[in-house]
Amino acid sequence: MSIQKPAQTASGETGKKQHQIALMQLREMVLDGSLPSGGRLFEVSLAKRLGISRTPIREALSRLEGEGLLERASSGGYLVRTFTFEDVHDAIELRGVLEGTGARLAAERGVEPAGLRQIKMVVEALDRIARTDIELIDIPQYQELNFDFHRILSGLSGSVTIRREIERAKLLPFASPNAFLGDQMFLQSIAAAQAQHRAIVEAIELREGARAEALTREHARMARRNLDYVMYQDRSLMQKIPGLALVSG
Amino acid sequence: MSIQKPAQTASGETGKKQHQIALMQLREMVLDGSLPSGGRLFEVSLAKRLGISRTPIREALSRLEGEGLLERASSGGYLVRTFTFEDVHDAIELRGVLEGTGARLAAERGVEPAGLRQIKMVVEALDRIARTDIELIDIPQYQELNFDFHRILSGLSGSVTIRREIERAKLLPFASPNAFLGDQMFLQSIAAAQAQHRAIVEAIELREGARAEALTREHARMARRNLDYVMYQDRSLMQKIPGLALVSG
DNA sequence: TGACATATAAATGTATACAATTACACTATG
DNA sequence: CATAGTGTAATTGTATACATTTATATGTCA
Repeated sequence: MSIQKPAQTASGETGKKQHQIALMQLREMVLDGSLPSGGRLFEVSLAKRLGISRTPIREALSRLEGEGLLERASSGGYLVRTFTFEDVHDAIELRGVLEGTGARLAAERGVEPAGLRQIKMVVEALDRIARTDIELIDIPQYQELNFDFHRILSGLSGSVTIRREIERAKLLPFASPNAFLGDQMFLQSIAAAQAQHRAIVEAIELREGARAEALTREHARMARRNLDYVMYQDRSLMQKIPGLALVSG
Repeated sequence: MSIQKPAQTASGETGKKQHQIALMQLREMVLDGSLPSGGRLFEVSLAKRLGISRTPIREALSRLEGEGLLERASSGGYLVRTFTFEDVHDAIELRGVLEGTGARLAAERGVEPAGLRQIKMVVEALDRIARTDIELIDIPQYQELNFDFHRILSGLSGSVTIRREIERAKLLPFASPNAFLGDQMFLQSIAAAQAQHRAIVEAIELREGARAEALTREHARMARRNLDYVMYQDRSLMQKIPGLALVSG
């Protein structure tokens, strides 16, 4: 009945540790553009704004630098990182390369039957969605399944080192597999993406490493095409894509 | 004449900021094994040992986690990470993949003449060393030039994103291009390595992306072969290789 | 007026006190 | 005797005061 142990934040966060709350809130503030891209972050004002002391703020800032969202200023302190158009391209390419390496290693080294079964189940669930009428597609469900596919895929490599780096590369939200799924516009590409999902799993099962790697890289480049569309054809979509507020070009 | 502004450490560090001193010293302590691999790090004892307060210690620990040398314990605090034999393989493979991607992008996108000139000068300097008698080779000089080659190579990609990740991958000391150069044993492989250096630069100059990538990957795998030699043939060398104290197998 | 110097303010970096959590030993109890 | 409970010590997490550095504004001199 009484108030529970951990401190309550102004906005009523449920998390336990202050630095975790700070991490989440600051990340959100950076991504939605409420902290100006390229601008400096002042610890005292952030601390006041979030109602916690500077210490956990500093820890959160250090983490966010690790995630690639912030950079250290030469004179100390942190800046919100700005990404050029090319930076986003490269982040997507990087993710493709790493996921591709994971897929290749999975094929070369072989995967446990359990893992293969698991990812096949996700592919089949995605198939069911891809077969339905475009108007009827449950986008959040597709997003979740797509997320699952890539999460499981990164684990199939059997290497915690590779897995760590893949997950790191996905932290940049606009490089994530789900980045451009938010809008109706991209529903058309679901069928193509799904064909790639199927082929990747097949290549891994058949121990075709080079094919698995190439397919996975190409799969990531769908995000790049979608980015180009947004930037050149319909910039009004920019606000809908998470983290694209940080992109300058 | 009087003592300068920044605090003096017990060991007389020249650095300015306490957390930088802590970072260097802790990294060294982890790598040379004076902090037990897999063991927990206690902030208070570290602070006492280095003669500084817990705050910069905590910052340094956070950085070292980012470098991959430490991991967070589930109950809070940090552990010295232990690496299996396979982890080291994978870290080397990862570096090869990333460096290979950088080389491919350099080839595909083209590099500025200045950069090409720069790396060619290093290759020629390496050539001069590779031509000398094995007994007369100046190992530290070779190490430095090899380091330069890989540093410049990572910059040729023209992508700060890719460059960042390559440099990150090289932070794990046993994954670094210079890891296994310390011992006489590996002087024999200098000629082969040098042929690869030459070929990589040629491929980039000729805009042969796939070749540049494949060559660079294979180049990294020399480190893997050297690792296997150390582990299977001559484990007495383990202490000489930086960071190999962290490897359990 | 321009450039430099200096004072002042504001920000980060550091130390330390305090709070909350976690580990651990000891006891009581079935 | 095993096990759960409880109290205590040790450790991490947080807040805050203080030190140092960096940025900004102001004034003086050529």
